[in-house]
Amino acid sequence: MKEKKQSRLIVQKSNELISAQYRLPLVQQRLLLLLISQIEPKKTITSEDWFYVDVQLYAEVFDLDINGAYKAVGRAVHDLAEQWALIEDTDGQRTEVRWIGAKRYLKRSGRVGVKFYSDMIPYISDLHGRFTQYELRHIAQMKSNWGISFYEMLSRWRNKSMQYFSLEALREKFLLQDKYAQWRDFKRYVIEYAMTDLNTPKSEFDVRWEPVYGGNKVIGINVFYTPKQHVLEEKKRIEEEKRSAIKATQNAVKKPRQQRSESDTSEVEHKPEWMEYGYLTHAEWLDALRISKTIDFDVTNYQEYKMARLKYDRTDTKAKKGQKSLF
DNA sequence: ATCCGAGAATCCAGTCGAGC
DNA sequence: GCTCGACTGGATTCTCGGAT
Repeated sequence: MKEKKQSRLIVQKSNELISAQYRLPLVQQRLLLLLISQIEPKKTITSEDWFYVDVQLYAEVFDLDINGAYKAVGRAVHDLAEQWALIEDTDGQRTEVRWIGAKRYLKRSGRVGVKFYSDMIPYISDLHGRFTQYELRHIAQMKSNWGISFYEMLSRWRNKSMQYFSLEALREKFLLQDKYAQWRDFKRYVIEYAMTDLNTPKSEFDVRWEPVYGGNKVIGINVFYTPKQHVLEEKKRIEEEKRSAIKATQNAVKKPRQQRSESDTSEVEHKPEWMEYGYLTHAEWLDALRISKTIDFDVTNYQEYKMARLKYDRTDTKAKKGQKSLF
């Protein structure tokens, strides 16, 4: 029951927000993600909408003592109101944005509520295109905010198996310009904690890392990651379920209209998801799923698929041309 | 509200390797 | 061999989350 409840909690953030610079203590980070997971992915929210989290749910998701959770959440929601993120838009414009605009602590019902700050809303709701999503349970066992942030950065590029992070960029991202001046401390308190978190059993990836030297100085790290076996198996199962659902729907569509009873409204209620996204044929939808493994785009957005298709064709042609000279 | 303990942060001395 | 900068091990102090 507990597991089932947690498995439905999906966090969606725009890629600009994933790359944003901020430093949130663990409790605030957890609470914020739990609040974001309450937003329905395709729904547009406003700065007037309240979002609530039960302290009990917080304790369950992160496997904490309920009594400690009341105090921690109460304090976290208070402190969260003072926190901000430095977000760089696609045009290079950097803006400091507060996370929340208003907060409530409903003592009797054991809930906290927030209104997200209006400038933050475009980065967490009604996301079409450049966004990253993941299940909250994958970060539930993590004990450091660095682990969660690294996990988000790796999740952004799930189709890759290695990412390079320069130390300078990491210091900037985590607002650590004046902290952990020595590589040893940075490694001990940021990187090693993060990597330990990323390798927790519930996490999505198996991760290892290596320092990258510029002369005798460490200038960055390479992080190698692969999905855990149980994640691959689950993904396969979900895809099979989706395929059989699409097949069932197609059979229903083929069924002659006159043969159906008046009460049979399945065509209206169970229109294939790819039709809802604007795809003209099922083949196009399958093609979108295929190329989304190579190019990062939102498969639920037909216009993005068309752009990605063009990009894919170009890179494919380049790769074929370049093959001889490369090898 | 207070206390306790774990984790975070800082510092110092020693080691290592590159350059001269 | 000397110097310098970067890194490491470990001790100590500080901070904060969680328990009572």
